[in-house]
Amino acid sequence: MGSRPSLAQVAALSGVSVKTASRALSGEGYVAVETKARVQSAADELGYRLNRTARELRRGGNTSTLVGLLSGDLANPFYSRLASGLERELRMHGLQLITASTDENPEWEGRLTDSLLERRVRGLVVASTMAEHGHLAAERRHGSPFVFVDRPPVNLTADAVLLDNRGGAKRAAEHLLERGHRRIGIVGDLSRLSTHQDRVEGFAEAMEAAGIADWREYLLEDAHDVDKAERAVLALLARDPAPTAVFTTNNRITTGALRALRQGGGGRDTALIGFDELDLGDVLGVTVIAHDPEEMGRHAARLLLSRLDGDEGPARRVVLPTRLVERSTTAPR
Amino acid sequence: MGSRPSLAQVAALSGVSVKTASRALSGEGYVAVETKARVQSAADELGYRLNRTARELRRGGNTSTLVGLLSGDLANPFYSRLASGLERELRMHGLQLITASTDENPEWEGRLTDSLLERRVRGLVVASTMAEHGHLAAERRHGSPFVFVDRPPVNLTADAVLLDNRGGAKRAAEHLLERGHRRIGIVGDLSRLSTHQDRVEGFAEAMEAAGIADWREYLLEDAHDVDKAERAVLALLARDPAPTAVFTTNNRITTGALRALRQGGGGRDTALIGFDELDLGDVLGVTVIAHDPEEMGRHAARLLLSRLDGDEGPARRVVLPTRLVERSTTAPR
DNA sequence: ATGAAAGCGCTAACAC
DNA sequence: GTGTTAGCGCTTTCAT
Repeated sequence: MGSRPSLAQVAALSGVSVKTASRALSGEGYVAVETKARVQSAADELGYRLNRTARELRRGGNTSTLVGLLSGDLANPFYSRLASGLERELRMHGLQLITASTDENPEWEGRLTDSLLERRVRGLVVASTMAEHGHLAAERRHGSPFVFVDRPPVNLTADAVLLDNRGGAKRAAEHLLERGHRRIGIVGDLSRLSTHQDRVEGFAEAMEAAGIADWREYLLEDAHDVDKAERAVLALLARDPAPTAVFTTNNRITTGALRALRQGGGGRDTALIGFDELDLGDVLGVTVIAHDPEEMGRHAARLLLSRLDGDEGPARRVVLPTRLVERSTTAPR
Repeated sequence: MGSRPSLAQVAALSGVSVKTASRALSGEGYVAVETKARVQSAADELGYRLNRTARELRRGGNTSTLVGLLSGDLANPFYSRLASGLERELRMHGLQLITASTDENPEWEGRLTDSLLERRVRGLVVASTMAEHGHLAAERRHGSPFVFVDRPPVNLTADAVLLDNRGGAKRAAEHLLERGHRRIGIVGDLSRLSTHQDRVEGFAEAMEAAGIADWREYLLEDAHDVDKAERAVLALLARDPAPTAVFTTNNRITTGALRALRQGGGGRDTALIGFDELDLGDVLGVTVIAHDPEEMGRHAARLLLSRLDGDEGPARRVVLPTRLVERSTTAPR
């Protein structure tokens, strides 16, 4: 329970000055071998451990080896895989990840952002749920790089790693249209999210190109969790006429849809395509628009690292591709 | 890109002393309303932000509001859900989570532990992959509480939150035995992990109670990833005589087994039960031994918080229950 | 090869 | 209500 020994105590015990102890332990050189050994054993005896925050305060004053990640919720595999890819890449460069979940609450995101900046994180990766990011412009001038992931910054110029949401959703709709479907339901997440809007747009583009003007009749939004999604899909199936196919715009909604469809009834024949790969998508035979969340994390890390390395070039925007993985839920019957 | 303004600069700009500026901004009171406003606007103008590490250095000297989590890999839903539950609970008490993945590499775990302790985390939650933890005894004396999750500490007395691995695995075996199975395959993770060993033991207990002495014939271990698990299950199915049922001892292995069984052949008739719930377990109809990783995270947080609160009582060990969720992969045929 | 003094950004303690 | 001084644990600078 006692407080930790400081360098001064190690120095006292080994009979040298604080600076010599510092030199000995940080391997800075210019210390006699014998002195170094004495300091080392004093440190071991006391259980000394460097105070990295004190070192950082003295050194740069202003930065640590911490990188912050703000995202919705780690329990969502999309975010946790993103975090995993990010962390792996950062670690290779001596940086450590500090995570904070916003639960898609803009107010919390603001507070958590402040808190991470106060901790002097070296940079920030954020899957933002805020409508607007102008307030961060001042921060950028003080040298904290931001990398936006999944959703682009608004009113702010910053690096971003995004998905080809529009193209992926368009491909999904086209795939269903090619299979002969005309009444296609679409169930989406929170309508305020840009990812949602882009996916709906891509879907709309394909539908309208196919001459289907009333696709909105089968659009249901704001299904943010699995239960809501399940209910939304059930509601869609209960329509008359019912859609013959459903496009779900993210992994949780697809999960809800699978639960709804499993309940049999007319549902069994309904075709399904989902945005995001699923853990057991292949076993279940779910057709999806797949992409790689880990890769998004790695890209974000690389952008951040290049900024930390002094890259002052214009903001970059990486758009990662999606691909159609055709499985049995859209097989011809 | 410039460095951040310090309190001294804010003080200078508003024409007060550093301490007054400190008081004004930290809301400590005893500041004239007018002064406070002047300081505040100077801070805004400069884009001032508190340096929390400096504050912490001055305050307690030795601790921050950070809690470290060491676990295998966030991409594994077990760990990410654990992290999610932990973070939520910590956040309610003003603490923030800093995560580090060990990839089940003991050496890295050691380095990452050091690194987190140097950062003066307030406490450490660890799903350890090390064989032994005696080296941490000295740390405990310096007041950094450790909470072990999923796997117990060895040669160290510390709080732990564990699963009823033995009971869950025994229940799994019993369930298969009740269904009339006698040749039951069991595929496990890294054999050095205590969770693995406990699960095998529970399984063995049920098998031997049923008079099946040669169950080891169908034991395959060290299937640490999905691919290895898939191959292990295929190998099991190719035996003559083949097992009529398989018990997979964690979520990744179950995933691999599902892939193997899907490939048809004799596999289609093989019964399956897995340890850990799966995201789409209900849709797939996989019988599992389920438990709640988020709950494990919350428990760990509560244990840690009570230690931070001054609880000096003996080490506690929480064992969370598992439950059998019966679905179609073990349905009678 | 070693040490003394100063200071990173902040706050506790004690003035005034 | 406000300022001064000292110091958290460490490293930089400059001596010796």
